[in-house]
Amino acid sequence: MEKGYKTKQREKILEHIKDSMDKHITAAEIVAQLNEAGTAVGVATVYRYLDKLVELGYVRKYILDDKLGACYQYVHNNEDCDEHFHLKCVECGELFHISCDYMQGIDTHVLEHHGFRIDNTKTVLYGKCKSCHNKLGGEQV
Amino acid sequence: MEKGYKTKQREKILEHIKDSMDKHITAAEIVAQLNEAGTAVGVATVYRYLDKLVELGYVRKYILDDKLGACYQYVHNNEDCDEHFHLKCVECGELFHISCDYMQGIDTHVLEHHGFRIDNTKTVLYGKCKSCHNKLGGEQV
DNA sequence: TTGCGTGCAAAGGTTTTGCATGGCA
DNA sequence: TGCCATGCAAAACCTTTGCACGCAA
Repeated sequence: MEKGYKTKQREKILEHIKDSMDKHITAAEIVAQLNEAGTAVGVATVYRYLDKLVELGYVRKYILDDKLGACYQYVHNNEDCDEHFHLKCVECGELFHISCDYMQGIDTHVLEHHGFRIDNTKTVLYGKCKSCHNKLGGEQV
Repeated sequence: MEKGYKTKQREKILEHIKDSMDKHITAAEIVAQLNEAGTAVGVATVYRYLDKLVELGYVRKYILDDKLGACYQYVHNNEDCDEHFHLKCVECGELFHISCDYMQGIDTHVLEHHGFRIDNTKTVLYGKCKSCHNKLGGEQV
């Protein structure tokens, strides 16, 4: 897939996502914040461009909460993210990159035993990180 | 939380979910299938009862796909908790359920070594299934 | 009888789509 | 110039909610 034209809107959107690299944001937030900044961009444009960015691998899309919609987060550099797994805390939103022998073996196992080739750049394991789990009293799975 | 009244609608809904125990189904599917079976049940009723069943622990709710809505699956018995992983092919979109000892160990490994508690109802591993991979000539992720 | 459950339709929210216009290359 | 991108509004979707009525206990 090609990158397409470079427009003022896309520039602003990408810039904003990059600025929010440390956290994830929703499409609505992008629209609202660009609006406040004086650079109004249509909702449709944001969604269409986000889709493209996800396809191109520049942005990752998360479904954290049922209602609330999807969240998006910029991916610094997709080269080395190919080799490890990503854990996303559904509470605080923090993204952990984990890489160890055991996890390395998952790709191999799934490929050999289930005939499925995992794409680590698109895959995210959801759950609760240690601090959020402790914070919540640790009731539950 | 108490179980509430026993009604004909609830009986039908629960029966249907149990019958579909081997897979998960959406609220819309339940409505449609009960409708076809001649037992029309309102959408609101299905959603309200599903919520209750989830709270009571009889049913598990999955948020696997962005669009398509939530999926529900009956839980036989909280013990042998069929915590399984989901693989979704990015090409054909097919969803595979895998459940084997190796994969079972992932939750444990990640919890013990990385302090992260994976939520299988939200987690989906993305990649390419065997047939799609072959079809595309296997040029890699 | 009491109050929970149901159905319907309306409302809620996010995301997509159609179409005419605008802008990149 | 030709095609892609944008904006707007309407539409599509799933899910929730309000309200009056029905039914379980």
